[in-house]
Amino acid sequence: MELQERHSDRPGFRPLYQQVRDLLVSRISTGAWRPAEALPSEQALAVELGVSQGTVRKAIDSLVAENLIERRQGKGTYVAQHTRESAQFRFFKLTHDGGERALPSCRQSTIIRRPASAEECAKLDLRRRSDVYQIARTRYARNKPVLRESIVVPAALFPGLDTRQPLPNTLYTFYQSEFGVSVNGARERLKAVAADKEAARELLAAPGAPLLSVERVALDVAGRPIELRRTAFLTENTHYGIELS
Amino acid sequence: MELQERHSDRPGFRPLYQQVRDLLVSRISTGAWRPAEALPSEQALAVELGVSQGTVRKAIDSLVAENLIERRQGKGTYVAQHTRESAQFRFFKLTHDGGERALPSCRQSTIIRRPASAEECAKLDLRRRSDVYQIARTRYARNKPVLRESIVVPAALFPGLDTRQPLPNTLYTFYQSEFGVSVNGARERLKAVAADKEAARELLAAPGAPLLSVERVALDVAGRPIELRRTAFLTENTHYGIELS
DNA sequence: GAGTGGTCTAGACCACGCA
DNA sequence: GCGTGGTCTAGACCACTCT
Repeated sequence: MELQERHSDRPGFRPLYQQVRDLLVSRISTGAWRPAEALPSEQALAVELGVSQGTVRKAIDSLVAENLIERRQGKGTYVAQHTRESAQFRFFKLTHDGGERALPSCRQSTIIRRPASAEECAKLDLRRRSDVYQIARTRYARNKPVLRESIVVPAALFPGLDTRQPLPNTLYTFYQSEFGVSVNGARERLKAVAADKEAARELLAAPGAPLLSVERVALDVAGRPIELRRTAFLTENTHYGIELS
Repeated sequence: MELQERHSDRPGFRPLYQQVRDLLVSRISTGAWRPAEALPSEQALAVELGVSQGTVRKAIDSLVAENLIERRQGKGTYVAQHTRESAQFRFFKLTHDGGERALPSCRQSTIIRRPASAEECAKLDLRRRSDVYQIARTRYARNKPVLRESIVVPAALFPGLDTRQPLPNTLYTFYQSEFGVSVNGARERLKAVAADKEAARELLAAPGAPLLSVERVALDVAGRPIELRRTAFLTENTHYGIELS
């Protein structure tokens, strides 16, 4: 290990526990430790890296706070996986007005491969003329259509995605288990828009009906953009529920 | 101090640092330490409470993570105040599509005192027939109306609020400095709705135009509901920007 | 019982702000 | 130079899980 000594006046100096944190992130994001896998024990890491257990512990604390890893007392420390119940709604905020969480299902979807637009290249950090896959689908809850979405991902990260139909409902667990891509954050822009003809047809609504439009850029463990998703929600009996803190 | 000893099998046992955390929260929420005031040093608190400095530190860490207090290296630890730049946009997520944060100003507002509705009593944890103040106002950015909002607060918490006109733009700093009420979290429900007649008139939009409707319950330091706010946004040139993590 | 994470302590030294 | 928070260490003991 080449952890940087204290006392260094070099401008790029970071505290030891942050250096350890960065090292753990890189081991996770490069796949050296895979989701659901156990990390070495705190003591083992401390010995390997030549720091105290307390320093390793502080690094792990910060990664737990970022939902990147999980601790299980008495067992060990594990790379977080998205397949668990608790993570299902982390990036899906639609709720029935009664309070029950909604997880709409998908009846069919289309997927095509095409070159990325200039906007997509910018938002996904792609080189010009890279290919993307685009998925379009309508999803239903309680037997009624509730949202229409368009999903764009870089083809390079998801080889053969178009041969995997039917795609599962919850794509992020699928991204992780099948392609090693872990979504760990998102930026969203919400607007109210009027339904265009296609959306109105798919959602069985009047043209011009108000729809909640959400444009999401999903980020991976290292903060890189992974997916661009535009969703239009019918919010007659549902809402988008968030907490600010 | 009556911190609970370790080894206790009592079901309500909490780790020492959490007990210290709870104690600090209660001192803040009861006003024993007021916003912008310095807490005693970590060492002084450790001596007072009969625990080690590390334990006090861990308690303070968690409160810093909750935005309840701030550390300033070399100076001390301070109760967070909302008047600072950085906190201005914590609960105000409207952004111009170009990326610049929007902070619409208010030209006039109305305020009335009336008994709370049943729904308001439920959402604000009030006794039946408690009084509330209701504020209604339209706010403008770049000389155009962008939102219409209705704000309901318990009269008991804000004595004489109706004599304080004109109310400032950013109410939360006003709540804190004038009434000792600190907003420290919020639950929001977002929907797309069609503009009704009043909203259309106030926002210079067509009746039926799509509006982003946000219903917010604002919470204080101890998690108690403080304010009920319904806002309708025109999102033609702006959006509601959030980060999920 | 062995091994893991969780809590708590005591103490050293560094970096910063201020008088 | 002093007092504050920030980093780092070393070690003790507790609580949990599995064998």
